[in-house]
Amino acid sequence: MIKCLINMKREKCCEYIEALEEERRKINVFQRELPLCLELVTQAIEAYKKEISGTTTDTLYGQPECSEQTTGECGPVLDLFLPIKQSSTSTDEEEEEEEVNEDDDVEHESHDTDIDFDDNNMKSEWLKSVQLWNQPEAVPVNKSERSQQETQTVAEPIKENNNGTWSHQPPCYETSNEKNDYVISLATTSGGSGRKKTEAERGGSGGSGGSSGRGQRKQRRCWSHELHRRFLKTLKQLGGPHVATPKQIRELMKVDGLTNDEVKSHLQKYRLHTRQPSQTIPNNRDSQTQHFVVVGGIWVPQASHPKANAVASRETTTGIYGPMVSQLPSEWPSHSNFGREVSEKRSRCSNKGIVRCSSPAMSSSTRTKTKDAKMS
DNA sequence: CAAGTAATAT
DNA sequence: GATATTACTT
Repeated sequence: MIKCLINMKREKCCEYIEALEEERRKINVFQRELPLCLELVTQAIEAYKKEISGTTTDTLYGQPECSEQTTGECGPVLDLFLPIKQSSTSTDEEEEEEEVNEDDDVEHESHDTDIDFDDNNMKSEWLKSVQLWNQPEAVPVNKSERSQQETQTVAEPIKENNNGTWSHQPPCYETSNEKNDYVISLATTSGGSGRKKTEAERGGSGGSGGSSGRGQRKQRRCWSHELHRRFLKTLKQLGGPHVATPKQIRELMKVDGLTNDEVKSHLQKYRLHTRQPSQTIPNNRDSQTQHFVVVGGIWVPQASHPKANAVASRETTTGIYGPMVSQLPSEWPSHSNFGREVSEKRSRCSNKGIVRCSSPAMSSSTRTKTKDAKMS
């Protein structure tokens, strides 16, 4: 009898171990973001192994989920880990993956980490910025928003050097983390009134000449992670970066203080990143002639890979948003500086080579401009 | 006025 | 060099 129980238990343990190892493999990809998580799982595995190996002391009860048991085994460990906001980050990422890409994650467990690594870096970059706006003043929150923002008790811990593309430090002053609230400040039903720009104008505009200049440049606005996510979401809703207009985006985002110009600028940048990620794949050398088609707002290389179809179909169901590089789960379609040295110049030409068919709800006029037509 | 794009500032 | 703002064009 007892033996039986023990056997069962061992079996269970084996299952757990396998599951945990599987998990660990997954986490391994994110080891930069979730080092503790990784550690935790590893410890759990070891604990189980130990248990199997002998000393089947107690804990015969096999719990379906390792919840109880884990706490039993590595109680202290968990306790150590819990207070850390890691949870928030993880949820964040999960959300991200769910929203933006669902099928990709299947691939990257056995990846050679190169891309993943980069990507991770990027993510950590994003995670660094917590607040949406860098406005010093406390902004009223509209808590009646959707679930998105309650999760983030995020904070500093990810310091990481910033070599990523999106590491901006300048204007985000006083990140008085801890207390500060990365508030999203949504216009409550956006009653028109709002829209205080909060120019802030570094008051005296002290030092360095300037002064007297009324042409003061606006305070630089950081697009924090959250804000960008919002942006993306909205973009998706509107049907992709190439069909959404700044105004629509701004209105749909409902972020107080966000101006059309800011959105426009961001959109511009985003579009730039979006197009031509051309990973410089060797076989791609005729890329100049490569044709792209717009499928519901997405740029898809006409190459007709099965993948392309998959992407397209997926996007159309979810809402469109398509950087056509399927491997990057990040918010941004690709790392920048890829097609630089070559395509920078060429991009304009190739731009015209691209076949833009069917821009959904768009007046053809918009696209017909091709500034060389103005030579009348 | 709004959208796109280019130039310019940080 | 990347990102944000402003200027200019359509």
